[in-house]
Amino acid sequence: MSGYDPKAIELKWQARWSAARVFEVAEADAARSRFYALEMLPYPSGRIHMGHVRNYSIGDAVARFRRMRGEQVLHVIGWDAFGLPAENAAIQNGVEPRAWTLANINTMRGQLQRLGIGYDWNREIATCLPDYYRWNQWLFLRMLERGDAFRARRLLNWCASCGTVLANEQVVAGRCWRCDNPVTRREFDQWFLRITDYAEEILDGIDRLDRWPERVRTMQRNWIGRSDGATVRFEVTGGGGPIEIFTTRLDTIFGATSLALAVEHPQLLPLAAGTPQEDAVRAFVAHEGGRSIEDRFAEGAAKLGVFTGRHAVHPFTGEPIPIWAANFVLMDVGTGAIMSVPAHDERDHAFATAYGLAIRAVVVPSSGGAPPGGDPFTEDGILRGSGAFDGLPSAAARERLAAIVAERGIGSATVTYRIKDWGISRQRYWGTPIPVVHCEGCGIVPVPDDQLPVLLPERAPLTGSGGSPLAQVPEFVETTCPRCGEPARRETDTMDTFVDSCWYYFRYCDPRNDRVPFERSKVEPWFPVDLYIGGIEHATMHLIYTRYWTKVMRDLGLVALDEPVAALFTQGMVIKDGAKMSKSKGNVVDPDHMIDRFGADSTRLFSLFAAPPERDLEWSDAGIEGCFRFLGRLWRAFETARALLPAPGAPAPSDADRGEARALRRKTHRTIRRVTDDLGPRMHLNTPVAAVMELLNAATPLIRHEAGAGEAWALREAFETMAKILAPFAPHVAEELWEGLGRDPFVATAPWPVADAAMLVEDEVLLVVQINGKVRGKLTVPAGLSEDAALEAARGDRNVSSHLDGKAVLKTVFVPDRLLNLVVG
RNA sequence: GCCGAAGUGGCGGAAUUGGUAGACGCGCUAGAUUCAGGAUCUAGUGGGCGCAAGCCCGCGGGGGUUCGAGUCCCCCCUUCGGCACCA
Repeated sequence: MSGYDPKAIELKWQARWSAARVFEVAEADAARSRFYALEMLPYPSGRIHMGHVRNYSIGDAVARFRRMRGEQVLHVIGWDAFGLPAENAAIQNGVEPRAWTLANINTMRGQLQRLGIGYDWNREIATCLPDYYRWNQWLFLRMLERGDAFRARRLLNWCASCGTVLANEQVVAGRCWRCDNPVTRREFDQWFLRITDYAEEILDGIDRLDRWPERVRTMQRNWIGRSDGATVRFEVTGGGGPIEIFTTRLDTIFGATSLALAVEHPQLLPLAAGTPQEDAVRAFVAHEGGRSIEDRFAEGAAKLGVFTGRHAVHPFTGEPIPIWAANFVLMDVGTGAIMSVPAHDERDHAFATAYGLAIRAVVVPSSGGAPPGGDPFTEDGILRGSGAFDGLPSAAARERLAAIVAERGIGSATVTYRIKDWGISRQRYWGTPIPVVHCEGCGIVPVPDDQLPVLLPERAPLTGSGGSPLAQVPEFVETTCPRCGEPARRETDTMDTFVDSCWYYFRYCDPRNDRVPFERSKVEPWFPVDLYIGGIEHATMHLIYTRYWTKVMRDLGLVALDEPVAALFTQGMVIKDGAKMSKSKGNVVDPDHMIDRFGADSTRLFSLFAAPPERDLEWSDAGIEGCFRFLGRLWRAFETARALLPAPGAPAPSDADRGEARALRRKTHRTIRRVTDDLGPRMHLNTPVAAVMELLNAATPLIRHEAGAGEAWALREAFETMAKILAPFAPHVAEELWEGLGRDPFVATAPWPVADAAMLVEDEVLLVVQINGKVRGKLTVPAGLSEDAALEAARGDRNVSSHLDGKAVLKTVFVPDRLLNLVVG
């Protein structure tokens, strides 16, 4: 060993780990405790960024720790390799998506290997390979058989810029999640997955995900958006009804003075037909329907409407009430139609005021106060003006009314969800072909299993517009019907890439299976995932889809588990100068540059040390230098100490238990305990790094020529401990130290150190003396001192006694070996 | 509006159960070494007062519980995030 040269040692140990297959797992070992450490698989965009470094450093630290604790650890990486950027690259640079993607994977794999992340590379997968996506197709066909997958014409989100439809999850504030362009609504024939069938189970399951962040659980609850209410059907005078509305305030139904339908409501135009209002309604629909979602539903957007020329019959009063079309009624909420109760809803109130509709108050505050004039009263209260229901509190009235409505056969108590069925059709090339055939005679025919995979053609014309590129590839489109043998057309849409990531980590357990997606027996030893690490941005999309997918696979008999992930960890972002790193802001730090300058160990160490892993991390060049300096300090200290150290495994000399040697040994064992706790469920990865620094600081003064045999022994123990507890964080330096200590490779598989209980017991402790809760003295006393003796020692302290002078001690609080508080009058 | 997370030195952040607030690192100051720069080593570093011993103030603000509160309870403020014309 000479000066600390990260480049040399990192390459050396990476090669040795690989040759010795340190991170490979052949089969799950039933005799051992197992740990599945999983990081969200990356999209192969080109190069890894600091967010990846942080993600994988966290995962590798935990995986390496678990491995050293004797557990069998599954730690794998793969590539979320389908997606739009590959097509954009093709359009812009003329590179084939496949070639572009595979080249990126090669680059990024090399970068991960340079970082020394301990993956089992034999299990690596890429979702764009037929080996993988054929099982997307196979699973889709099983879902089709069960009715989980279905085709329907629905109003969907359309991104003109990406030239494709988007799932609701992919629309953020009315804009495309990827390109930020305004999204519009259009009707399409699409493939859907019936996630709403599982909405209740997905929602209930959140309660049991007690090792998931509260933040994510809340986001998922909000996303699913359960709403308890009732549907009621209103008859229409002169026919054309009934119109079904949804409300959560059935108690206010006597205050309903009109109905309002969404612009897209299928009954709207038929109702208006033939009335004097028909033209006005048509114009309104045309105008509102053409506006973008962002525009139409912006905060403070005007509530516009038009009378349809028709009336509904109020089911309780029998009075006719006008039916309107209104732009603030959303087609995909409830039934797309509401009863308008201006006295008890702010939106209805604004609408009624604008158009001169009747306002009838039917709920008064239960406090007995007068109903407030002017503003609508939107809280629960006591019914009045509601016939037989007067005097009932709102909650009771809702129950009663729901029962009566059900009895009369005009409605029922109903639960609706904000979450919608997952539209998975994409008009893109670079994705999994949906394995069905459209036949003139037979309709939609699934591709038989033995004809899978439906291969993506080598190339397709990519222009970025004009619908599905696959439709332009005759040799793909033209086929024969698997059922009748007549000429037929293949489905030309591909699957949303979120399908790919729903089950990839099941495939890691059985990555080369060519018979089924995975063997149940290979998956079950590893599931549920012990720790899943990734960004918060996947809280609603990926993490809801994969929970859903798991439940479907369970119901298909593929697995026997309800939830795939036991513990979720959401890491913070890596930011620079207060903003997320991005090319446009020019604040990107390239991991490769950091590895060149400081080495992989310093880069990893800093990404763990600089902030708790769940919080945002502000990148700091000075900070990573500090980590590099620490490793240099450790290196030099060890080089100096080496000559002093006893042989590996030498028995402790008697004076290893005295004086400074004993103090260092105590520090060593306290450090072991602390780091072991932190790396466990606490997931504190920044404090163990600090603990190793402290241990080095404590050991350094003992490194001197006149060190005695006991001190030298304690030094060996300290350095062996540092090598081991640093192994999850800075694995290359740790191996080099371990080798320098004369130990057999590898520290990566060496047993994790165990704190010696005897070494954790202090014989001298610092006793804090307080007077009236304020610290007035700190005494070093023998451990286990009695209260009386502590009191006596405290009185002997000059400062303490000066504060006690002439005052009576009213009360004494004594915490053995810690604190003595004297309350004086 | 509803829901959630978080507020600690100049900075990133420590503080297992209520018991020494500020570990560790960065930065800064002084010194050593060096031709110089850099690197390294040593010491110091929350604010105020004091020659010193020491005292006072300090974890977003205000109350409370307690011998004792960063930690528990109540109210408020700020920041960030999710949902939101959701019927």
